Amino acid sequence: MPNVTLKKIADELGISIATASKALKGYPDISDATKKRVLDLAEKLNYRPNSFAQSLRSSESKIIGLIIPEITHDFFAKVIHGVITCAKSNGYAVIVLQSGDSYEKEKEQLGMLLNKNVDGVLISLSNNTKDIGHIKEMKSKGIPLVLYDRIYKLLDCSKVVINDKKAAYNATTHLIHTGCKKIAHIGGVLDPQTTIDRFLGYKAAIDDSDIEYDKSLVYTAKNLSFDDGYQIAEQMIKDHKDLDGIFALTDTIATGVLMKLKEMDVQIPEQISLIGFSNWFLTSVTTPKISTVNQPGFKMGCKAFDLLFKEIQAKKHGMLFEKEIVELPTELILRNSTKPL
Amino acid sequence: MPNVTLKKIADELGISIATASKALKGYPDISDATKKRVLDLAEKLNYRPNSFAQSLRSSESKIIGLIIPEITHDFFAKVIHGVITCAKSNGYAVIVLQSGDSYEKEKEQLGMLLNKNVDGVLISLSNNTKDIGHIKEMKSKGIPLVLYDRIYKLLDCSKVVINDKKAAYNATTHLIHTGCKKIAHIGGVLDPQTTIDRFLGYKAAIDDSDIEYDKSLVYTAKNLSFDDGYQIAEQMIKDHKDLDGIFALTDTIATGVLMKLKEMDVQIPEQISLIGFSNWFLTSVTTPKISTVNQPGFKMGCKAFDLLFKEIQAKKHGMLFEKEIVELPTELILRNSTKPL
DNA sequence: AATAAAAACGAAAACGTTTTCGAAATTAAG
DNA sequence: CTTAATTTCGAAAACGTTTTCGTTTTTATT
Repeated sequence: MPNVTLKKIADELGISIATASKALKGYPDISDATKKRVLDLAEKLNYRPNSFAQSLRSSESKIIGLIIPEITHDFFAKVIHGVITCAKSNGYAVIVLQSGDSYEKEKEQLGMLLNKNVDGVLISLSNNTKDIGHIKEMKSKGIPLVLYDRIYKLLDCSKVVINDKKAAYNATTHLIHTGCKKIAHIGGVLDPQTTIDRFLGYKAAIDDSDIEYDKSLVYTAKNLSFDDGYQIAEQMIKDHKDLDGIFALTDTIATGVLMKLKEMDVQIPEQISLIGFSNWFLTSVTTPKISTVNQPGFKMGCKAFDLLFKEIQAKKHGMLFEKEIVELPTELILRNSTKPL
Repeated sequence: MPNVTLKKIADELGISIATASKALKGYPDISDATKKRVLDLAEKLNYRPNSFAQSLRSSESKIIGLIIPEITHDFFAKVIHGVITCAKSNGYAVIVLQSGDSYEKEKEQLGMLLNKNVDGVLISLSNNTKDIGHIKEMKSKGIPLVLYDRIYKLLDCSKVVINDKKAAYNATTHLIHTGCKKIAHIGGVLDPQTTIDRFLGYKAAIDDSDIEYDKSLVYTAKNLSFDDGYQIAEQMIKDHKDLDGIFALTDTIATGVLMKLKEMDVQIPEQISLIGFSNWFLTSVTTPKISTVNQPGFKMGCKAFDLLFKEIQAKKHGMLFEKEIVELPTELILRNSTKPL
């Protein structure tokens, strides 16, 4: 069954393709009578403009690309949700791609988006992305691009972030205020800015207190996973008998820590206080419930799209675009893995 | 900066556009010498064929649509992951859309996919979809479409499912075998097939045992949410003092139940056994860990894409396509919210 | 050297839309 | 009734690719 095209409508009505097209678009040089005829027939035949032809002509796809490190992460799922929601209400569809925290894949995905001629790209860098040549290449091709969450500070483009350092500072400070003296941090391999900043926040909080910074209290979770937390927890207890606080880089790690600690009959928060990061839903159903830092994923997705949309519009109309860096507020969520103030 | 096109390559090399195109595609009627020249220049200029033009010509977008009820659900996130992974390795991109369990949105999203001329659609029905006219419309337009998880049995298309009834039967039976005599079920409004089947499995298990089926033990969670479970749990205890087993429709509901029960100092599993459904990660970090039914989301996504891909290929080559209904195995995961056998 | 066969290339149409610019038809003005 | 102004329409090009089919060039055959 051949699709219904402008030609078909025009033929049926005995008018030209041009007239049909203009009627549908509400051009002023078409009489109301013919406009109605075209509109009615189009409706009746359920005419849908061929997007390929439209895109070819306008070089606009009305599609954006979204690159996510890991879809199955609560936080990123919220981001996707936010992006898709805002994109839809602006007439954009979203191609979702996953880097799986691999630099090669990230690069490959970006290439695919280029091939699909997306109008713009939203990307959160993989944890293993050290070289950003591929990002720069996109920019050099003039494709609007905004970074969210896992950003690269030196890259000149719009960004949506949280203040990781401040959030980490506040979390650690809360640990200190509730009486913790020996606070460990489980971080990651130092690469994406978030990891660095959260560590920096932790360290700043320690430095600002009368506790002495102890390098041996900083552990590294290679995969930022539950298992990492689970294993490191045991190691920490071995290393530091008097450990009384832990600030984990992510909620998954924190959850792993919690599980192991419970198995070892360590009392939380009496003996050791624990704070995670992101406010995954799961932290609210463990026993005890885990205190954490809320990271507004949905909002971040929305805002990221917003910025991208503005840039796309600006480009389209040949206006210059002011890069923006938006910082979304976080919130320390106090539950039962920390002592009351 | 104008994009590099075939014309540019052809001009630069003093050949025709046709030759350039054929050289890139490896046509046999182009000499190896010119092929090399073209290939080299294309490489050098980083030529990328304009996908709009390609699609217009081939009426293929190499994009499929994926409609998900809720992205932030662990299970569906896994499905997305599966679909995207398989799609990518076959050269397809995936536009992800969310119905938010609303019929209107679902219909709207389908329309958007139609507008974007996707090559096929993967869809899990919203919980509130009673009328499937919009789905049939897609099919009537000849767009390959496969249903996964939340299917509609009477619709004639490929499907990927689990055996909800059997899985529910096994779960409930396990409850019975471990000594439960009064087993409640928290279901949903009876619409998507999964909800019906899981209830049917529950009932069949009861009927096959020497326990008498008691209608008042079947509760309805309107939103299939944590809060639903949390609230219904209290009601259940009030209604049935001697309740000793619960089979919940989803893990979120089960988690809500668990939380409330713990608050009420009900011993799990000693006093009440609990089984959820889906095997969300969070069920493995509660205390006690929740027994559940594993639902292979990633596999389901892969398989769904596979089926869709086959259908797309068949359509493309004018071959007839045999609809398939694939049933993926589930697995009862016994943890600590149920008693040992 | 003439012809046949094979190899290498190009012209052109097609995909469906949008938009410019000119032509035709209608109405208004004198 | 003529001319001017206005309204309404259509021809055609353009977007970039693919592919058919014909043309030219080269190589092989006698």
